[in-house]
Amino acid sequence: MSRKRDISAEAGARVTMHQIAKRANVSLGTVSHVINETATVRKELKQRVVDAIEDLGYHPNQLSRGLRLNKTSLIGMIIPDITNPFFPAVVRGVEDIAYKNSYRLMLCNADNDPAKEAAYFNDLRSFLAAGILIIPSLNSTIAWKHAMPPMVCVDRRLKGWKGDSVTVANADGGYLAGKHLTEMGHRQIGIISGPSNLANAGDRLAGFLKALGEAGVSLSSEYVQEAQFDRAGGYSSAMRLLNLLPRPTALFAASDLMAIGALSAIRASKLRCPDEVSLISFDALDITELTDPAVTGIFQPGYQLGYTAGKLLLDRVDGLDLPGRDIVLKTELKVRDSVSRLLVMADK
Amino acid sequence: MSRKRDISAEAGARVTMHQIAKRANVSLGTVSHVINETATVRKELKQRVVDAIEDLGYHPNQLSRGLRLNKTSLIGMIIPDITNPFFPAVVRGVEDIAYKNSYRLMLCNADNDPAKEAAYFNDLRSFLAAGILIIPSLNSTIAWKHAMPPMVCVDRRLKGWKGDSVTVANADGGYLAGKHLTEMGHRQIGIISGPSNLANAGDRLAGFLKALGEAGVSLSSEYVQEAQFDRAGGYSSAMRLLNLLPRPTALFAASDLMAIGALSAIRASKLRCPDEVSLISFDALDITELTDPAVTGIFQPGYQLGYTAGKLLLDRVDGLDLPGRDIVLKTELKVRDSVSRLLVMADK
DNA sequence: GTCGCAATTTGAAAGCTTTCAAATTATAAA
DNA sequence: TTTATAATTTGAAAGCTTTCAAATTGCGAC
Repeated sequence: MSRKRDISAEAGARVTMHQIAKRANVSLGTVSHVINETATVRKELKQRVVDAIEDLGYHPNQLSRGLRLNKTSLIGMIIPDITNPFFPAVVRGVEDIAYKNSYRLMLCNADNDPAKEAAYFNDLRSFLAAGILIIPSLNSTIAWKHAMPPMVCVDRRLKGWKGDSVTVANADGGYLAGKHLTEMGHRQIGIISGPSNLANAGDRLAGFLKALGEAGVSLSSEYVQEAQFDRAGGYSSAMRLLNLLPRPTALFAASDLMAIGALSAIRASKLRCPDEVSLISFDALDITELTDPAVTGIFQPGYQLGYTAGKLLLDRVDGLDLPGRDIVLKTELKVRDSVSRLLVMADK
Repeated sequence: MSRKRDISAEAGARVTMHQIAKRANVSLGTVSHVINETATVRKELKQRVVDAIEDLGYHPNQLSRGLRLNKTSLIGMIIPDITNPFFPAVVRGVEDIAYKNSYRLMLCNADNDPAKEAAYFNDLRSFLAAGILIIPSLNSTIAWKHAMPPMVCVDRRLKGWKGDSVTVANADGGYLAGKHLTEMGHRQIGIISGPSNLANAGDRLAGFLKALGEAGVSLSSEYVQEAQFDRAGGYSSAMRLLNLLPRPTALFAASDLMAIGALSAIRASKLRCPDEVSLISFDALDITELTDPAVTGIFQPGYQLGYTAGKLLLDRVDGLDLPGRDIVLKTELKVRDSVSRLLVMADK
């Protein structure tokens, strides 16, 4: 006896539990128990309920549910800008782990604007998000409050943040980059660093300088340019560096977007990369594999970052009560074509 | 008399309208009227309410609100994969227009899986999303139902879709690409087309072929390879095409990702682009500007696409009742470096 | 000072779930 | 057949808002 979809499924308003209860001839409570498996219900009744749900095409109203439970199955994610090619992979990682656990993602593009970020943060709380994942914007003003859903910092740590965070081994990565450059014989090096008020920018720089130090290379301050993590920042900083005397034989860009800008600057200066100027970068996204030349850089596991952060967050959502955990993911040197070996002169 | 934030703002549970009402010594209704401006309330009372809200740090519970109003300020957006570099710009466009109008974005990554897509679709309805924006997945099974929040199709039209949609002039774009190639003297051309069950892939191909036809060029079927819109698809198709005799002097890839794959294939075949094989693509994302060589292609306005779709959707959310609108955004040829001019032989 | 009308203000109901104490039914023992 | 106990089932309350009819207040006119 094939059961065909009931007409009422097509009709106007949404189906509610009441209708299920009536059709299955049971009480509201029973329907709820069947749906949530919060009590054993007699096989026969259960079947009636299941059938009714199927027939009427019932989907629970998540708002009522959230209202009653005082939280939803929404995970909020605040990021600076989805248009930055590093972030989609992170988002994807979050989305995957969230979906697997029946959580849904509310994506918030803070646009590097602290006000917008704060607005989103409040919205997320207004929607009773189960948890929040945040890649803090540049001058984030989000402050830790007591009454808050669980939150995990991703990629960058919020100022004074005591909770969970997942970041990337920025200092190690910077070190790897510095080491590679010095091992390839470079001594005159220009650095395009990220905004100094961003922890990861500072870490990358520190690691890089440490490697230089170990190789006995020291840099005067004009060889370190600070800029935004974007293409324009990379371009203008590279321009300044390339005009210095002596001209650096290699550039370190603290992000791929910057490296791309730097590459344009090198071209615009009629220099060849890597023959005349080498370039090493941070991120090692797919896009820098396609440039001319492919840019050697430090790989950051974006997807992993998101996935791991999602896991930590879900732990908290499930009630885990532990001191804050900091997970630091390893970075890795990806040698491509933008760093040339420098012949060591018999100088000094 | 500076008013300092009340301690209770920090305390445990969320602040509710009741507390505001009590503190301002007015009724619930009045608070609501102040917040929503649904009635004029005496200046003094209003001030008391505003102060209470400020003092207690009240933010309306969006769930109760949505429950009562039978819809939320959530816009759902279903996309195949945020990791596809064409989509972030679209999402960003949507996000911008949504935010401006106080709507928030729920991002759903269908992963090109019709089942996941359908699940998300239902979730969105369960959350009483005000509207849905969908870039349909490959074999989408979403069917038009009567009782549904407003929905707008983006980039691709859903099978049998009668509502609003915003797409790109795919056929025109294909035509532009074909015309450019023939004008540059190419006659022996290989095509890497998208999945034939996707309307935009079909349109691009048709437009392209039309241009060839006008130039008196005809292609035997093995010169048209169908593949997924991704890198791997581009690579393998290009490989097959490059092994054909006579070898095509130019390739048309129906997406940038494919073009990147094709570029790898050209390199792997020890051929030079554009000297031996020209390449033209569809999308003209930033990334294909950085490849070696920069890929000439047809530009699609991704951000515009999202922004426009968002606008159409909000019209509907606001109750606009009109037959479905199809907005088609113009495409544009971006000449870069991957197409060479072929000297016309005095053949035939 | 009183009346009538307009302008405010109020409080209860509704929206859809989940939960919990209470009520009902089934089962086993006597 | 009773009775006691365990297993199900029930219905009302609560969660927080908006809305609407009803109640109250304010004000000008008489």
